[in-house]
Amino acid sequence: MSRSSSTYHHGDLRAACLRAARELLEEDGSAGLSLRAVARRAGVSATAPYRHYADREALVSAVAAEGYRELATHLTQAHPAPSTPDELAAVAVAYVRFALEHPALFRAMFAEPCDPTSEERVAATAAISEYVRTIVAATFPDVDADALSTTVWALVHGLAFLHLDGKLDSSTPEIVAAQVTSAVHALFNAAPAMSGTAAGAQRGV
Amino acid sequence: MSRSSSTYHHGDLRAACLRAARELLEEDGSAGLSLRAVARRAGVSATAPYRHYADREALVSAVAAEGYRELATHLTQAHPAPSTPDELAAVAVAYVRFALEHPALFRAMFAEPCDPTSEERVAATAAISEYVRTIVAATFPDVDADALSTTVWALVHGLAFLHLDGKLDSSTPEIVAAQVTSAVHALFNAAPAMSGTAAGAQRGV
DNA sequence: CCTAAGATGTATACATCGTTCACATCAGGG
DNA sequence: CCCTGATGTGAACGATGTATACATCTTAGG
Repeated sequence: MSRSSSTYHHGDLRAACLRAARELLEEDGSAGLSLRAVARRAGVSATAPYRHYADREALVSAVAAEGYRELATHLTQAHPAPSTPDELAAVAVAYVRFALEHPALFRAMFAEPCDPTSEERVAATAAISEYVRTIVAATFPDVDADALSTTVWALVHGLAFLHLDGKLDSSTPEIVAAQVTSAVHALFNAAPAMSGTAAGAQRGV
Repeated sequence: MSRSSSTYHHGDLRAACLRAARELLEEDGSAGLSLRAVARRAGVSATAPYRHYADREALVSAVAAEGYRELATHLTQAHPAPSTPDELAAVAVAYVRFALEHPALFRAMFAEPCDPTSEERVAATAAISEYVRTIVAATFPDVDADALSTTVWALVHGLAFLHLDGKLDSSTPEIVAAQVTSAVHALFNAAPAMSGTAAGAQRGV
């Protein structure tokens, strides 16, 4: 891997494509993420990316998987190991904030049915799902963790999308945080009643 | 509008395009919805649709608006005027069922930031939003209707997306219904506590 | 050290797509 | 009756995803 004089070989085209795709997504939205644009930005011919990604969807899946991982670290940064309703609410706020800070990425992560052939992608989403379940179980040990974590995730996920679609007031981060906190706490008020409900319908991913 | 012998003029291309677009969406997903395919299916030249829709996005917006209206009637069919938590839960189940029965349409409705230039589209979404607010207010008269309706909508919307993404068990309608019902009731258990909360952060659309 | 094979990038080509523009055809009101 | 506006046609342009054949580099094994 010596950085030889030749510019024929890129060095790490795979990573360069991922970065370029990510940038294009944030700059021009999903429509701007074309394989050719990625190749141009990486300074490479139009077909070069095919050596590293089977097709456009594979690249998008890779970007989405990266997004999941970033979301996970973003959440743990909000609080490493939440164990109280307030700490859990802080994580929820971080989730919605991530969506608002990376709207195109967040949409790419959920725009299409998760391609099951991208094991990188399913692994990343499973990690998120498991993480949510774990911290909910830590906060409400006496409750059906599967049921509550699904409900919490759905609530927060729905809030994120409604904010993205402009259905709610997202003018300042404080307003968003207050809104998410209030909604999540409303659910938590009912959480103790959820122990052993008939909500066995949920299933972890 | 006499059905003259000539086939030159279609008669109602606008509606035909809408129908063709809708069919293509359900058959081949969002990727299959191309203007040219719509024109082909309507039996018309590739550029004819431009007489009725400014561009592809305008057509998609029209399809989305139709989807909102169908969703609204689907909800009212579940229950015309819900006023108890159980009736409200039935409407929630109908919401998620609609998403699962028309996945591509549902995604088209929420895939992109709602184009504010399509007044048909914003009107249709505002109608849904208002409807949710109204039935929540009818069921919980003593509660901050804006706050609770936003929270309920977010929960149900999130459940719909998690089901669409295969994150939850959607194997049978009964399982889905049980899951949605349980989640919604959990929230309702806390609803009485929401009167006059600090959740003035919400705003109707 | 040399060489052959695999990995990586290039060039070319094709079908499709969105969109524009000039033109053809039809319908209805002066 | 014909002229004007609405509607549909056709050819054309640039961009895109992708397949194929070819070029170049890296590196493992003799």
